[in-house]
Order: sequence, then structure tokens, then C-alpha cells
Amino acid sequence: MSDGAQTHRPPQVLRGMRDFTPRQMLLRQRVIDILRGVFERYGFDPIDTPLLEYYEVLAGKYGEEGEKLLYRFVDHGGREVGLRYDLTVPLARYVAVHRAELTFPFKRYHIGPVFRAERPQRGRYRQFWQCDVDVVGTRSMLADAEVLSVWIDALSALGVPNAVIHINHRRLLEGLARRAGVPATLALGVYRAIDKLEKIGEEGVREELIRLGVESKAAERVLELIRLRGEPAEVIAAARRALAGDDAAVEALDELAELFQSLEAFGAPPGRYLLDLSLARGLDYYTGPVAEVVVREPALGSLGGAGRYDHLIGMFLGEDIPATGASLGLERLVEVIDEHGLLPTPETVTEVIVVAVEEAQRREVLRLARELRDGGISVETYLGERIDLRRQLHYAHRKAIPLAVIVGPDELAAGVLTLRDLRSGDQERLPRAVAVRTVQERLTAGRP
RNA sequence: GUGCCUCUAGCUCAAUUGGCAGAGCGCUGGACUGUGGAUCCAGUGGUUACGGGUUCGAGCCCCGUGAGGCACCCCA
Repeated sequence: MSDGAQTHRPPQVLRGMRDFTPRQMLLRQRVIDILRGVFERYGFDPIDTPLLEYYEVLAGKYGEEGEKLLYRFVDHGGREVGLRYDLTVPLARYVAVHRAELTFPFKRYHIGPVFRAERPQRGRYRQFWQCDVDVVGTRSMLADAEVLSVWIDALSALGVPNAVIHINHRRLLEGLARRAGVPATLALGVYRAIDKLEKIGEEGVREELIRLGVESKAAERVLELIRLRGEPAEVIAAARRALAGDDAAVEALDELAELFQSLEAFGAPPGRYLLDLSLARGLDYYTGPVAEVVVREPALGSLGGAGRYDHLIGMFLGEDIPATGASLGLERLVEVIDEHGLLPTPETVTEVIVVAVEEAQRREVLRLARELRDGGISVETYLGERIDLRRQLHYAHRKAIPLAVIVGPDELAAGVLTLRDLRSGDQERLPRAVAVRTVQERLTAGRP
């Protein structure tokens, strides 16, 4: 607050962070409500954790690239702290802290903001919300299948069109690199390269592999393998032939076979997911099946990432507790929903405004508002200084409030009300006694 | 984090080679004393993102900062 004279800046939000209008908040809340509903129908319970963690808790979990994106600073007590980068590492810390009181397998969902110091772009912010479900304490592929089934239910509950879940397995990826004869030191770069298959094509991947120092024969074998994609059973069979003899890879294929069987048993429609041997995923802590949900229109990259991380919790505990989970990005979901006009959202929560024609009806207006609120209706009365019917209706129109109840001297004398539908312009007179019921009827009638 | 592009009224955008900052929409008031959304009339609109430099003169040229966008990197 001292050098304000030199850098005069208009009031502004920080890069990559934003304000939300009432309309945006109403949409976000609706999306969250839908997700919560799906999560809870599977028996996931909510938890929350602090936005701030000891830096040490977050350090060394995300790989070199991820580490650079951590918000890190020293608090007034001299502690090294960091803003959480995802909800998975805080969960691991949570499990380590609360281990004794948890019932395993522990199923929780967690919805809240996370922070990454990236360069912002469309659908990419420095503060964004993740919506996670995780199962802690079991190696069963049933758990992996369940979180993906949650995804599928969530996406269909939101009406997101053409979202496809790409699934792969970390140890399959490793086997693939081994089989192709890629030296272990190059493996990470190889994963990164093949993950770009969709974006830069086979030719691009080949070039990048060569540039990394992979021999051209090895590069060719990698390309052959990642070309496999599609109907899980077929891809698994083909991969079994290609990777026969590699025990770790075969085991990964067994796990995937089990996962896909379970997924089918969960009732997941076949078109929504596929086995994609080119999917890599960057986060260091994944150890088993990994998945990503992508949507083509608009092209935002992925809407979510998922995977198994059997050693992460062990980093806090000294003893491994296996876990698997799936995460959805709220702002990217909202972006898709907006783009396609799914989930039409009102401008305001107000369902009806009660207006007085003259000062003399003000008390009656408040009394009526009370009754309507007691009937579960969202009601407002005009709070401006001047009672003026025109002004009040203009206000209601601007806020897109659907109904107006008008009380003037005539209505008061006759014990009736005027109910105006601002959407259609229709207007009716009704006895005071049926006000609440009629307003409720008109509200549900006008709703799609 | 690297590179490139952009920033003018609340919004969308104009402004000749450097020469008086404009329009539409919106907003406010009125025509309309019990009726929003239509029409008409009048009014309101600016530290040209911010700070500096060059120049007689900068929205325009130069430097820095901030924010947005695109690509890379990475990812939700």
C-alpha cells in the first residue's frame, strides 16, 4: 500500500482469476447441484480441506512441470505454504491425518477451487474448480470402473454431447516403451510425444521421437502400438499379441480387461469410452489405469482426468494405501454447457415481485410478500425510494422476473390482486385468498 | 514459463500521412396521472487499460507494466 503513486492501476482482478455475475453463479451452482446428486447416488460423502497447505505437502507430487505452477509463499508466521494444485494430494494428506477414523474403502467427493500459475487461455484459469470422486483403500478394478461410471452418469445428467472417455494404463505404456526398445531414460519424453498423437498426427510423433533420440526402428514399433485404439476387447487382444512375454504389461492388460467388464456391468453405454494406447497423462503420481474425458466442440482439451495412484498416500504415511479417482473441471464443463445452450439459466432467483401502485398499499405489499415466501416462493418488493408502478415494472423487466403482483387502491377495496405475467403480458384478477396457490401454478406453467 | 496479436463510452465498434475523439445499442428523463417489453422526442456519455518517452502536437510512433486471446509447454 506504499508505492501506489507509481503504479496506478484501475481496479482489476488478478490474471487468470475472475468475478462471477449472478447469472454465471446460478449456472455454476446448478452444475454443482447436478454433480453432487450423481456423486451421492453412488454413496460418495463430501469432505473439504483448506486451500492452503504446507508447501512440503504439495512439493514433489506433480513432476517438474507441475511444480513450477505451484503458488508458493511465506506466511506472516514464516511458514512455507502453497495453494492447493488439485484435490488429490490434499485427499492423500487428509487420509494420512484421519486414517484411524475412516472406514475403508473410503469414498469421498470434493468440490472446490484449486490454483495453478499458468498462462490463462479459454477454459484455462489460475483459479478453477475441480469436482472429484475418489475411492481410497482398495486395489479392486471395481473402484476404477465405478469412478468412471460416475463420470458417465455425470456427463449424461448434464447433457454434455459427444464426450468420450479415453482409457489407458500406466504400466501398459511402460511395457510399450520397453517392447519398442526405448531406453528407460527416454520413456517420459516418449509418453509426452505419443500423447500428442491426436494433435500432431503420426508423422509429428515420429519426428518428435527421432528428435528425442529414439531409433527409427523403435519409433516405428511405438507408432504401431499406439495406433491401436477403439473397441476395448479388440485392442486388448491385439495388445496381448504385441506385448506377449512382458509380465507387467500383460498384468496391466488383465486389469484393463477387468475394468472394462465392470464398466459394462455398471451399465455404461459402449460409445462413451474407448481404450486409447496413446493416452499418457502427465501427473507423476499415477500408477495404474488412467483416463481422460474429451469433448470436440468446443475444443477445450480435456474436461477431466482420472487415474489410480497406489503410492501417493504412502508418501505421507510410510505405508501404501491404494486409491483411484476421477476429476472434472467445473469451468470447462460450464463452457461446454454454455456453448451448446444446455441448462438454460434464469437471470435472477426472484420468481415474483409484489408492487404497490401508491404509498398507501405498501403495508399490504409486504404482508402479501410474507405469505408468498411462506408458500416457498422467491419474492421481492421494490426497494427504490419512489413508489411508481412504471418504474417498478421496468425494474422487474430488466431483471427478467417472470411474475408481478400488483396492488392498487381498487384491488385493496375489492379484496383482489392483479397478477401480471411479464413474459406474455397476460394479466388476471384473482381473489386475495388464492394468491399463493395461483402464483405457484403460474410459475410451474411457464416453466419448460 | 517462451513467442505472437489485442486493449477507444456500460456493450459492439469507427476515427485519412501523427492534427478539435465519433456512431449504434444501452442508460436517464419525457410523450403516457394504474402497467415493463414497441414507437417518438430530449439528455447522458471518455484520464483512448496504466505509467513514462519522442513530437509544436500522440488514440495512432517508442519503452515498461497490467489484462485478454492464440500457439508452445502443460493441463481441468
